[in-house]
Amino acid sequence: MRGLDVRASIGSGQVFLWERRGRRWQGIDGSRLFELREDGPLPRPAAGFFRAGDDYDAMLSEISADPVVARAVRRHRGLRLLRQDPFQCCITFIVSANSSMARIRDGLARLCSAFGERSRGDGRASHFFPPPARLARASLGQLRACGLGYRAGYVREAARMAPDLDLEGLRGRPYPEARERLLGVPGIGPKVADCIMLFSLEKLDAFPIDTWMGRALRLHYPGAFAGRPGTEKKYMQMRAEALRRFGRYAGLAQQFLFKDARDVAGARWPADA
DNA sequence: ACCCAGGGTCCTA
DNA sequence: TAGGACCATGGG
Repeated sequence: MRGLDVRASIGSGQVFLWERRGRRWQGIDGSRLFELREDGPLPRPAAGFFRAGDDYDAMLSEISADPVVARAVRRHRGLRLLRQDPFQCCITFIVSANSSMARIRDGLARLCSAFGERSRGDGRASHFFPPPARLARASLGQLRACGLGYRAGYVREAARMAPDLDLEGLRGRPYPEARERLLGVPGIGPKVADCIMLFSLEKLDAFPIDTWMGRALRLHYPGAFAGRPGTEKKYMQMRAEALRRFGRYAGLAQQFLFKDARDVAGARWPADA
């Protein structure tokens, strides 16, 4: 795929089970292992994951109508939105709540080591992501041993609800319905639901607002995005404003703004280590 | 010891 | 509907 920046895409807070050795990358998506070279051609199996079928130029052109987004797009051209395995994505962002990148990474890696099947990969990619049924029958003690803290109970309950929740089925449902279903799962609030929908359920109008995005929006758009997304009503008002400003691919714009805010703040991604 | 982290839940007014 | 305490835990 032309113009793909693997490093920027992997290191933009979407995925946490990737390992880099020099220019070689390995990553886990559900029960699949992706292996690719930073400068080589994209392996066929990874095409869907990197959204190779999108008309990316057209999408970037649309969100670049906003000058701030346009600048972020120029700085991170090859950053891609990724199409993740829904269950892994769901657990990932339940685990992410009120945590940090480093901890999310470690927790998920330990979750895979403890409950996932062995893969050919190394490090964080050494085990596949455990299926719902496996996590559903894990003990809270085992889950907490992975460093999940109070989120351990949410993870197990979400795994138990997975068959009825039918995440794959939600791919074909509209945003409001998918959102409502997700909010019925303990540990999933407005922000986590938006992450799951944007990163795995094909809802590019989902607009996750975490602390970084909140800060970035207040900085770049004083007035339009005043206040904090603390209450659900306020959160959805801010998302509505984002859709007005950035259009139907607001979630994609969010990813560029998020990446840019983190870089400006001097944050270090795992790939930089 | 204090604050923050890709927040959510639950209780109270 | 809006605040605010509380939730584990590692790192700065």
